[in-house]
Amino acid sequence: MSNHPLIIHITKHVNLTEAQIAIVLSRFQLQTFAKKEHLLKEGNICKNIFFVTKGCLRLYFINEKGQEQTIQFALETWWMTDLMAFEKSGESGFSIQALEKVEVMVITHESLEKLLLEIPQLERYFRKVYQRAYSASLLRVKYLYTMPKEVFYEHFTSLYPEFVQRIPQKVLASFLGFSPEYLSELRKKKTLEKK
Amino acid sequence: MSNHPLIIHITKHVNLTEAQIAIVLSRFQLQTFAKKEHLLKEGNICKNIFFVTKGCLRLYFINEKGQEQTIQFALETWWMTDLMAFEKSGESGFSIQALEKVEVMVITHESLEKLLLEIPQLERYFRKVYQRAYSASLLRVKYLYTMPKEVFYEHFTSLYPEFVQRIPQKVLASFLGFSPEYLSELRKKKTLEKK
DNA sequence: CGGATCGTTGATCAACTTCAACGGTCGTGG
DNA sequence: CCACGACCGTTGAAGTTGATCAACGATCCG
Repeated sequence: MSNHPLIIHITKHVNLTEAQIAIVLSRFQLQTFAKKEHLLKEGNICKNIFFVTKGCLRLYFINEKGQEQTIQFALETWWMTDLMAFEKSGESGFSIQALEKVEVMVITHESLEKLLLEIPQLERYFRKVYQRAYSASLLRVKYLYTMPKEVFYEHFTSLYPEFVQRIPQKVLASFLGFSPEYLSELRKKKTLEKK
Repeated sequence: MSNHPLIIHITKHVNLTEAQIAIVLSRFQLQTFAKKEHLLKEGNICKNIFFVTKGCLRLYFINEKGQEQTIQFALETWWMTDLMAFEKSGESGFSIQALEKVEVMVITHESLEKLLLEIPQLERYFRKVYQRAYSASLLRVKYLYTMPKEVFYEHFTSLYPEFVQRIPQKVLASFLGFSPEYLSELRKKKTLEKK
């Protein structure tokens, strides 16, 4: 039995033999990145997918106004890549950056394809991973449509209070979809209300 | 060889034997719905997933102001369900309605689970389906964040000009995330520009 | 210690919503 | 097949929300 975070996560969804566990672990590579370091830069070929074992990542792009727009975070046990570019091994439309010192398990698209053929149970595992990610993404779209930004802010901070502490406000503002100035105003409003 | 749309779609991604094709087809049920008819109503248990073979569907919910908010369409060869509720066989947060006369292939969650165990290649097929859906959804989130609504409107109408003709304006407006009145204004503006 | 970046504040402005009223059209029952 | 009612799309006025810009103080990092 392995107690590696990746294996723990996989075997929550499918069973693997000891031999298969060994194969899986042998195909991934452990990498660490310092705070603010890039795992992928916009315009580069996206060869890798990352499984976060420590720290956190952000996925962002530069919008037409030249500002960084964060659209995704990844904490421990989350997968992260520019999925569209990864699948085609094409140019990425996003950058991936470490928000803190991170530890990730990395595998290339090519290796992963081989691994999926060798261990077909992994298809089931990834089917479940993507299915959850997709349904979460739809829920998020629902929120983006209907929640006034103020409510979206409250919602997010009450769901992930510790996480909100860890990241720069401007990154949070851009993820929530509004300007840093407006976030500032909301924070002020909230602290006044509490008194 | 079957030339059923569902089988054609599956065998684009994975190979199936004749026997397996027969099994797959036997587990799905063909259903038709009239325009405006509901395939699922908000609050009901979501037992089914639908594969559209003719016509089109919308996924929507009622927001806090009591208005219908459409967040997803499904055309031919698209899958449709309230994925989160489907996976848990729980109460749906969405309704699914036919925008035109539709033909769908239906399967229950229970049947699909059995089928996946019998024909493991289908795990690979659904892995790919969800992976694409997820990456498309992320791209959509990107658009929602950055595109001014006017640009989003142009983008959508140029991508799906025929489709825009087929659906009521208020449904389109809600999908694009703005009021029918504003859509009206945009349309007027565009037709003036063309002259 | 020094420079650059970050968060805050206030003023102005644009995008989009809401509301109310009107004409057109769609589909339903007679 | 027609007539009526309901709903849909359009228009304009008034009101909100949140962006932008500029300026300042704080803080982080080298």
